[in-house]
Amino acid sequence: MEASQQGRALRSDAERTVRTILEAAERVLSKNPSASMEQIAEAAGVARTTVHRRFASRDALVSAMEGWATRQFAAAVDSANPETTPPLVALYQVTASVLRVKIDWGFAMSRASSDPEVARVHSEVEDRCERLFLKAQATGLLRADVDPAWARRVYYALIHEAAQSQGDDADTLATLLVDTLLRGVGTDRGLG
Amino acid sequence: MEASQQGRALRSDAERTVRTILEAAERVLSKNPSASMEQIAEAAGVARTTVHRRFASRDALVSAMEGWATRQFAAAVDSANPETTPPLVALYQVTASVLRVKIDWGFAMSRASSDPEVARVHSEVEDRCERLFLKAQATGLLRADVDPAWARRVYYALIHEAAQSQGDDADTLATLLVDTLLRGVGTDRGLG
DNA sequence: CAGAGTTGCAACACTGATGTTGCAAGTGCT
DNA sequence: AGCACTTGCAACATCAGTGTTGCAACTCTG
Repeated sequence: MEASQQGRALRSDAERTVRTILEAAERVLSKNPSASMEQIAEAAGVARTTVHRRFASRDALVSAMEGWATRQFAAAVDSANPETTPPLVALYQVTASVLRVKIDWGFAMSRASSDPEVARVHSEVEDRCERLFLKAQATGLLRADVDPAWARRVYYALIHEAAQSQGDDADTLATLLVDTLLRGVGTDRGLG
Repeated sequence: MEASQQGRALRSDAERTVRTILEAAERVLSKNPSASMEQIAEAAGVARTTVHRRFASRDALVSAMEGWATRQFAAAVDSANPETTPPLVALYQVTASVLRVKIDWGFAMSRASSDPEVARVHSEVEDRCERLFLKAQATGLLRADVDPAWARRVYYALIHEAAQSQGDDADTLATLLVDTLLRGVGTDRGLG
């Protein structure tokens, strides 16, 4: 084999390999959830055996992706301080933060994990989001005649859609998203 | 084997089997896109070999699902006459009609088919939808400052989300969906 | 009742993906 | 240079899913 492709040994290098594989796996699996380990390895620029050395099984790899993405996810929500700012501000901040993560880790984030810790974090975020929407309705940001559960589903759907965008930065998308969520895309003057 | 499980022969029966398999496949694959033929057969209440007799391969089965769903889809859009009614009416009618199909054929409908005929129908519907949104903007139903492409993406996302609902009928969902699309979920009075 | 048609079941071959191992070779640290 | 570590590669075993076939059994029609 050639020198340039050979191992550079030691821990920091191994960690870099792990990250490279995780990122490649996200890229490949988001396009094709049933892609093979071979395809993932190829995308990461390593041999398939290297992937298996780092992750005992396919499940272990996916679990690691979920774990990594979930930590980023939780950190993103935390950084937005949704409990201590006005609902509109919180909504915007959470949206922008989450989008930054979801754009890069869409596959890993939108999986019902079997890992209890990951599931716990997800349902925790779910709860915080629910509380945010209830508060938003109580303060009059959300219409009183709208089911907050539906509003939340719409919000998730918009996040998912916005995260598919290429080229726009998270802040631009968050602005557009929150505007669309709250005002819709129609005028107020009824029938066209 | 027992009598009650045995074949009842003849053509109308064979057709019923095909339909049963298609419906079971949709049910199973919408929950797990990589489910096996065995699982599909079990859900349909037939032996795996029977599925293989009716559909030469897994691809053939999925293609048949796409074909069936696409025909329903095209018929649904046609029945709504989106070109000959005011945009708001068209939007509502199309939404209700499409939801009726998408609730039952969500998996088969949201796949980029390799069958050129299916792909053609899909892009045709896409075009009609695009024209509808442009018209909606021209007539003032959509705000002038909203990118119609974004509005359409939001619309698709809402359709997808609404189609996941259980228990509500298509008309109720269409009303809710169009209302949310045009007005959003917020009040007009800004910060809460 | 006879024949056509369909099904379930068991058995088989084939394929692609998964996971493992041994070995040679390269890199960085000491 | 020697050591620790990691990688690529080739080879292998295993397994699950796919697709095929032969056969017996059943039902419906005529």
